[in-house]
Order: sequence, then structure tokens, then C-alpha cells
Amino acid sequence: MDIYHASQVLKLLGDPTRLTMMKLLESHECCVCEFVEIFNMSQPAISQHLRKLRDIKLVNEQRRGQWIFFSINESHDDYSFIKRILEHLPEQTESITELKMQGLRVCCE
Amino acid sequence: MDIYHASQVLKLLGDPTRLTMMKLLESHECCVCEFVEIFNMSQPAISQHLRKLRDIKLVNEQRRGQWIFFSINESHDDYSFIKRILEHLPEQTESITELKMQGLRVCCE
DNA sequence: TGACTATATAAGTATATGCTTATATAGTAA
DNA sequence: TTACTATATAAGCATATACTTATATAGTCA
Repeated sequence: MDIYHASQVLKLLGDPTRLTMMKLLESHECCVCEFVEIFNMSQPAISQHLRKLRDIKLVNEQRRGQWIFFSINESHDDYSFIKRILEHLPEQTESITELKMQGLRVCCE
Repeated sequence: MDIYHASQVLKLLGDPTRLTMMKLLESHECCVCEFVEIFNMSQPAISQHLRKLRDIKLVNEQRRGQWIFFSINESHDDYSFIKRILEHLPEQTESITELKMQGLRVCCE
């Protein structure tokens, strides 16, 4: 793994919002409006963070109906690198649980 | 490990110069003037990068004569986290070897 | 002491970053 | 079609970042 490339990945993860997003996405698919609730942040701000993650292919997006769901890209060349980093972080399942309790968890089957 | 704190560490590592410094320091103590040669960067620029690493205690400094040697702080609370990240990076011993060949490796016994 | 070397700090500047607000795009549903 | 929802994008702005140059500090050595 090239050191410059690694630094670019770390720079992206070096933001609390994006790092938490990645940790969440490790175990849950999420759509933009869920992140808006979780981070209590504007929709464009969330969208811009996700774009950065998507630009270097750390996440996949998949449209389902009105929603676009994001997930971790496990096929990324650097996935093992990223996984190791995320392993050190506390689970963020609490925010998903809260979402569900508020009836804001998006589900489309 | 707190996710906000982790993001701050990753932000610091998310710069190619600092990341390379950390990888180098993992196996070699280095002083400022060596980094100036290795990175072909101005002395203040190097000094400022090292200060950032020192501010969150990722590195130790130790004066020996005219020189101030920097080393990895293995006692840092997040050392295992950092170590795992560095493990994924290619060795940077080449730049040390080059330094030695140019007679620029600083040694004070 | 004074000249020299290594390093740190201060101030300035150009660019990057992370938000904002406004607007565009795309799908759903009446 | 029209109204609505979800998301993306554009433009603007305040702050952060990574350099620069100039200068200060601290140690060495004659």
C-alpha cells in the first residue's frame, strides 16, 4: 500500500462525521436522511461527506425507490486497512437503535 | 477509544509528510535536520509538522547536544491503534540508507 | 566572548475544508 | 399532470491547513 494513498484515505477518515459514518456503515446500510437525523446536520452537509467517501470508493450506493442506500465497499483495495482502523472504534449501534425508536429507520422491502 | 479522538489522530496521520515521518520513526530515531534532507522541505515546515505530532504526544523528543531527536511514543494510549495503521505501510528504510550514503545521518555518541 | 549550527516560533499567504443557502434532479403518488 | 420526498450540486463564506520568510532561542566550539 502506497504511503501517499494511505495518507489520503486517513485524511478522509480524519473527520469525526465521516469516521462515524464508516463505523456505522460497517454494520448497517444507511441512507442520507438517516444520517441527517443521526448527525443532526443539514442534508447537503451529509451529502457532501458521502460524496467524498464515494469518490475514493470507500462506500457503495444503491438506489431503492426514493432512497439511496450507502454501504461499505468491502471490495475496496484498502478494505483490510480500513477494517483494522474501524475495529478500534466503539460500536455506534446506539444511534441506529434511537432512529428505530423514533420510527425514522428507513426500510424498503 | 473515543471516536472523536480517533478522528483527530487520523487527521494528523492524514498528511503524507507526517505519515512518512511516523513510519520512519517506528524504526529509527531522527532529528529535524535529517527530515529536512529526507523530505527536501524547509526546516520550519518540518518543525511545524513535528510540533503537531508532539502536541498530541505521538512522538517524544530528546535533546542530545545540538540535535533534538524524535522517536515514536510507544507509551501513548493509542499506540496499538497507530501501530496497526503503520503496519500496513511500506518500509521507508530506503531514505535512511540514502542519508547514510550522503554522510548526512546524524549520530551522536 | 563570538561565530556557528540546530531548532522553534511568529507572521503572512494561498489553498483546502466544512459548512451554509439556493436550486436542480429524480423518484413516488395523488 | 402536479405535489411531494429524497438526494445532489452549485456558489459563497469562515476557518483550518501547509507552506513561506524572518527572527528568536539554545547549544557547540574556537
